[in-house]
Amino acid sequence: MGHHSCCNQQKVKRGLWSPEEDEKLIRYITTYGYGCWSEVPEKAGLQRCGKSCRLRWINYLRPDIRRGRFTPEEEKLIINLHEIVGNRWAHIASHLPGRTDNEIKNYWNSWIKKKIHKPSKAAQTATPSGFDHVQPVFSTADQFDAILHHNLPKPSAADPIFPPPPCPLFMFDVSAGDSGSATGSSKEEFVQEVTTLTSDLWNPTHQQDQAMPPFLAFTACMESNYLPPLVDGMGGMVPCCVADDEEASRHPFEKQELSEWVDSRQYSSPLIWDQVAGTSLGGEALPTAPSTMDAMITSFSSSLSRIN
DNA sequence: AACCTGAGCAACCGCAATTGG
DNA sequence: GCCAATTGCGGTTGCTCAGGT
Repeated sequence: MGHHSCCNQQKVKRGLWSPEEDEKLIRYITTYGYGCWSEVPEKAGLQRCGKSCRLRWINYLRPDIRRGRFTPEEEKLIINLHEIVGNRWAHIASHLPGRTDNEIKNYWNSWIKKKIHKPSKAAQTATPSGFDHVQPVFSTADQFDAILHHNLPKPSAADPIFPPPPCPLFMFDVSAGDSGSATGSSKEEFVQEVTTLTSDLWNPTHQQDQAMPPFLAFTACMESNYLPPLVDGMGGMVPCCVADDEEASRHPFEKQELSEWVDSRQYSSPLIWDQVAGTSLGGEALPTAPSTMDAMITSFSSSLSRIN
């Protein structure tokens, strides 16, 4: 009868969860935690399989879940992350605190359906709330402002020294090319590296659900025309800052302290890279590959041409 | 009022990865 | 190192409900 290996017991209930079942699960998890999901149904008095309990808790009952419509910032982040990592919903969800992979997947699928059903109309009548017009490569400083909640001066061609971001916590060097790198690095891989790196550095506890802010800022800086210096010289720094003060307060260091720390090292790229990499990877510096740099510079150069 | 249709979403399924004995 | 159990993930299903006919 049972369709699944974990659900072969007799009397396993399926389908929608009742409020009573939810209450039982919540009471059990909040009291005892969830060490082994396969033990949860019996101990919690539920006629469900452990897998179903886990899914219900993760996707619906856990207290830090965030419900309701996706904000424009979240929608945009999903679109951009999907461009980078594809259908890796759990990975995407790790950048949206409180959102589940299932929710994001559902959103994406319904969004895609719309897009498929009305391709021409969407292209012709794109609105600020519709994302058919959003390109994976970011374009405007307004988008940056919206994400970071800061008013930023736009860099100008007359001022080749670009102003620092409002909260320059980290600057990642992408110019210290390791030409000996054998790995076939791509832009995607690089972004993933940076994402992991910032997440680990940001969250000493390695809590995935808090991984978003640095990455948000990383992408936002790219889209805002905050170009890395020395872009024409085959290199530069990718600014990476926090989304807001609340996120900054989570960091073990004081914000001011960090700003000074970064300011003092802003252009000593190899040091920063090694230092940051060393902090999170046990002293083993991440390599940067020329192919990665090419992809990044192409992106930066197109941004540069927009403001010139 | 009855039926149809599609959007939204919760839950399930199967497989892969991980863990533990 | 092997194997079974468990967990995690992405694809898919199917239910509910609102809006249209």
